[in-house]
Amino acid sequence: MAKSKREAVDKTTEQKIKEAAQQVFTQKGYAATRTRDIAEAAGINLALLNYYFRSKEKLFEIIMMEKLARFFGTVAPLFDDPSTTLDQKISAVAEGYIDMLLQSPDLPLFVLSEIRANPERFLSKIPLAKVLESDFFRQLKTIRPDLHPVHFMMNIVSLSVFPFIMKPVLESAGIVTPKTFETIARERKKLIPQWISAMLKP
Amino acid sequence: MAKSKREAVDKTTEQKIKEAAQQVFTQKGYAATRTRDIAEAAGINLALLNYYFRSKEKLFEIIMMEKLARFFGTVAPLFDDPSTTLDQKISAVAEGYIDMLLQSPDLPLFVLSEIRANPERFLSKIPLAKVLESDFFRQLKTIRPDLHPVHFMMNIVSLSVFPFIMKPVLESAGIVTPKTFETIARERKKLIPQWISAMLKP
DNA sequence: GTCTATAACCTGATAGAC
DNA sequence: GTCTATCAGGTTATAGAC
Repeated sequence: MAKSKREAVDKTTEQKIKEAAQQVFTQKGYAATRTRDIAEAAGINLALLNYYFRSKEKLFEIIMMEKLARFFGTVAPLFDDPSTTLDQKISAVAEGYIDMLLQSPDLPLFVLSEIRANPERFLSKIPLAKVLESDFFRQLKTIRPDLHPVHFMMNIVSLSVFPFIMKPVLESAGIVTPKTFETIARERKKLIPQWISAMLKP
Repeated sequence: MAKSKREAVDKTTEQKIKEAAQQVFTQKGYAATRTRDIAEAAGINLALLNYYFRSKEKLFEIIMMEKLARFFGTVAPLFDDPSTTLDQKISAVAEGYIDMLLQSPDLPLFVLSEIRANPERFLSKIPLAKVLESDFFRQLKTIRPDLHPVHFMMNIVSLSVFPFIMKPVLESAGIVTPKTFETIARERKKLIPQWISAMLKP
């Protein structure tokens, strides 16, 4: 009883470590992260990290799986929803990505970098090839049979995600402030569907 | 004489190290790279690396500066060319990026990751804020005064560059083969200007 | 469960022979 | 210029006290 009360208010140590690990891993990447940094960020001792998660590697595996699920899993189902029109899918994907990335701006650079460092290891977990037979591809082929559907999938994801990859550059260079970046990102939720729609007209 | 003859045929040791360093750094990033890996890839000894370039840090600095120049320097001047129309600028940027990235597909992920790890250090070298007063922005403001010009700059760069960032994912997942990726990338040199043109119509 | 102290290992860099 | 051998420092992981 006393214990469950504590858990409801404070975070468990395991939870504190996981949250610190997320933060440090996504910001610096696996190789540049030291377990000491995570321990310090979690406000605990280094030994405790190995007590809960046997190794840096194991801890990373857990974080990475969650991040992969978040990055791919949030929008992947939208592509294969048979109850939506093409326009609805496009809006749903753009909004889904932008809303998510406004909360986790450095998710894409982290996930894509770590995949690149170890493609076979992580991609085997996620059945991405499904998009080839998705409702989305089927709809694209009927409306624009002259172009490979991958073009438009790339376009939607590019326009939604890449601004967040450029964010550190744009802000450090003084081209946008964090405030205007956020405004622009929000505007794009409505703009991207309009733009894609214009692209789809032959 | 004998020496200059050798240099014309074989590569100098310094050159071999630099090429190996480029390859390993861009593939694994600074933190995950071991100087031993570079030495091995160059076919030389670890001590020799420190003989030519005092440290891993110094060697990385050299490589990074070249990559920054390549990634930003190739297209940045095109944005501020007063002799070209807006449509010409768009075509030049898309073609410039895609042609470059077909040769160096992992340049973007490398450059953007390392900038993120150390924004102030690298961005201070490159005067990106110039784009705010560029001919490109000026032209955009006259044609679409209702939208921030950064939207369209993001769009052109996103559509050109992001496919190369997704390349490892798309290929490992079996969505495209390396061959079809290249075909698609080439097609985009003509498609992107058409798409941007369609976007710009109010 | 949590800590301090330390072991075991790895990596960048140098010394010194050739 | 190039190598082998080694040092110095830092990092992960564990042993053992509390």
